[in-house]
Amino acid sequence: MTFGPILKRAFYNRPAIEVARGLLGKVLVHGPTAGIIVETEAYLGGDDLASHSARGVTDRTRVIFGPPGHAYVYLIYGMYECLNLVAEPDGQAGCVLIRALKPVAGLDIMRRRRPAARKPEDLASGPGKLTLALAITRAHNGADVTRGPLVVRAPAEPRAIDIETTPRIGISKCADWPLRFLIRRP
DNA sequence: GGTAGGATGGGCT
DNA sequence: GCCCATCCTACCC
Repeated sequence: MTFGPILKRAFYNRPAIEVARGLLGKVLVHGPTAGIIVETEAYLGGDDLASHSARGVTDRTRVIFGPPGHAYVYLIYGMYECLNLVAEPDGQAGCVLIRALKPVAGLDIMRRRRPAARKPEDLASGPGKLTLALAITRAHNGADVTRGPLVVRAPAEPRAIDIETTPRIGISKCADWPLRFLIRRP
């Protein structure tokens, strides 16, 4: 399976909302597995209390304040890992949670990693599911996603995309902020 | 079709 | 000690 060029750092060096919308339709690639990004959420700096960066720089959140184009991976509910891509210039907080993929390569490998998935579209249809399907772990925290093995590429055939905007999922603070983005009728 | 409850551990008060 | 940017199973329509 062949895709377009790897997204450069300048792509990520912008407001998190722009990066979250721009990532839709791009391809997340890890080794033989890949999926089209179909759902994202923006987590902002400043007064976004839902963001892990809201309480400042800690061991966990340092990467969110660092240079753009890196992975922020954290453990949630003691069992699952979630992948974010860091946005905004170096020194400013902001990242994008990758919430769902449409699998396009390495489906057989993903099935072995996700035995609970009944259908192909369930292999990576959630933030914890996609990290399992693509074998992304906390070992990737801080990894540069502008150079492999974990990268984001342009699609082989770029297409026009219709974006739907909704509030973010599964949070209590700033629950009404419209920062979740999906490809409508993918 | 739908949802209630449990698993499970790190981060922070 | 409490709070999670979740997922799966069991059970109930």
